[in-house]
Amino acid sequence: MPRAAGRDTSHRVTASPRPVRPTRADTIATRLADDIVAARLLPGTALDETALAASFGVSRTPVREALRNLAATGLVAIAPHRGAVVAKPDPTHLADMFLVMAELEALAATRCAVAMTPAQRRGLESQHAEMAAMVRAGDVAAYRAANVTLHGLIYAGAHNAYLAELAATTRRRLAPFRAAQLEAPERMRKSHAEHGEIVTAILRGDGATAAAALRRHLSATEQTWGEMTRVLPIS
Amino acid sequence: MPRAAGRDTSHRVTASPRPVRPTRADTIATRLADDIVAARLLPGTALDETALAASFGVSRTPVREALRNLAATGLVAIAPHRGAVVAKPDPTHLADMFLVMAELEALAATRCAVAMTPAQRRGLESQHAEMAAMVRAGDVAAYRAANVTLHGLIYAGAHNAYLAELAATTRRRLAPFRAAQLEAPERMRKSHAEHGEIVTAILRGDGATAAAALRRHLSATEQTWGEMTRVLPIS
DNA sequence: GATGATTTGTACGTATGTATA
DNA sequence: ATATACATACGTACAAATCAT
Repeated sequence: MPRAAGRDTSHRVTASPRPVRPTRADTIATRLADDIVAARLLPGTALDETALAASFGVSRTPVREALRNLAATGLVAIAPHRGAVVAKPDPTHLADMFLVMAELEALAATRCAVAMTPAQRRGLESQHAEMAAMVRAGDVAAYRAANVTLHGLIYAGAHNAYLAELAATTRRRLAPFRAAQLEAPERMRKSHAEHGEIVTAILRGDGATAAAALRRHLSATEQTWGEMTRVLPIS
Repeated sequence: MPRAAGRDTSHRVTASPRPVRPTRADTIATRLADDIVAARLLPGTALDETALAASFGVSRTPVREALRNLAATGLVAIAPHRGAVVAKPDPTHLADMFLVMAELEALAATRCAVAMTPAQRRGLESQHAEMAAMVRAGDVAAYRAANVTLHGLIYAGAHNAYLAELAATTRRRLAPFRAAQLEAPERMRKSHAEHGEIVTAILRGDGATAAAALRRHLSATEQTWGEMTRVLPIS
């Protein structure tokens, strides 16, 4: 039989075609990243190679590779011969990142207004609708997870893989510093209302309004975060 | 003599205070990155760890770390157990990156219009003026180098380190695919004229016009690149 | 489809540089 | 300031997966 037909993968676009079992370094990088993003590992914490290797039950080699990967994504900082620490950007750099993230998401919203498929529009609308129930129930944890999904739908709707990558990376790097922001009184309800403006504008095809609403949304998020008593010792 | 005065570095802001001798992995990463950006290593080229280690006269360990670093910056692509290759984004992804870069630079120009210091404004103006001579002389190599500097001044003038980082990284990733673009007839002269619009608008404090001019500038760059007979086998 | 050659992934030991006493 | 302790950078050896035959 013509064996070319059965295993042809030339139509694929990504670099990792079939489901390869992840390498140890990848597994460790993922776990460390999760801990950092969820603020279980606080900014400034030293990441000792030997200790991590012991705790993961592997040698130092994959731990080192994981740390290098995380350093390149900005979640950890490495100084030669001096080891790695969880990244701890100063307030100025955090503000810079916030501004850029707002602009990236505003751009994504602009593109969504003209580029989203009908199915994607329906998905965005229903995701927003589902979040209303979480607001009524006061379920902050569920809302936070749904919020990531919602913004992810906006990235996807822009149909620009690079933009989606940058926006998601930036959002991840900021996550440790926003972990508690939704706990603020009334913030969740206001967040949902702001989402409503954004979603409505996108579905209407009004990119400029969507972008403006998104900038306001992130500006409000940043302000809330700045006004709150810091749960995390970031300075 | 009071040696405290000579070696004080407490005013520094970055994470690598004193000039540490770079690690082998860093040296190798820099050299490979230069080769990729300058299109001496073409997209798709396999990067064999053992061969690279031999050619650099080191073991595989620092080579591996260098490759992981480059993978995180997007210059190379690594698949588990299958090695590294020089990144070769498909045309769609290239277009995505071009769009995002245009928006990042447009944002930078907008910020420049309001945030640049007087010294930075003078620097931008003089850099642009110097490039006029290169156009007259037809010195493409000098113009290309000066062009990177000019755009770098715009990044710096925005006073947003994260924006500067993203824009510079994106520009680097696109560099291999734009290497020959300035060779196109009249492209250099037109490029300089477009720069004039951008610089004038920034110095005038007109961010919106500067951003629009920058989008047009990069759009023209992309079009020229797309119309040219490919010097690089990118597809 | 099975087997062997080749390349990557991981473990571990040594050297070098940093930090502390 | 010198020396000692310690963590990281690098080299080497082995294990595991991929691909070529």
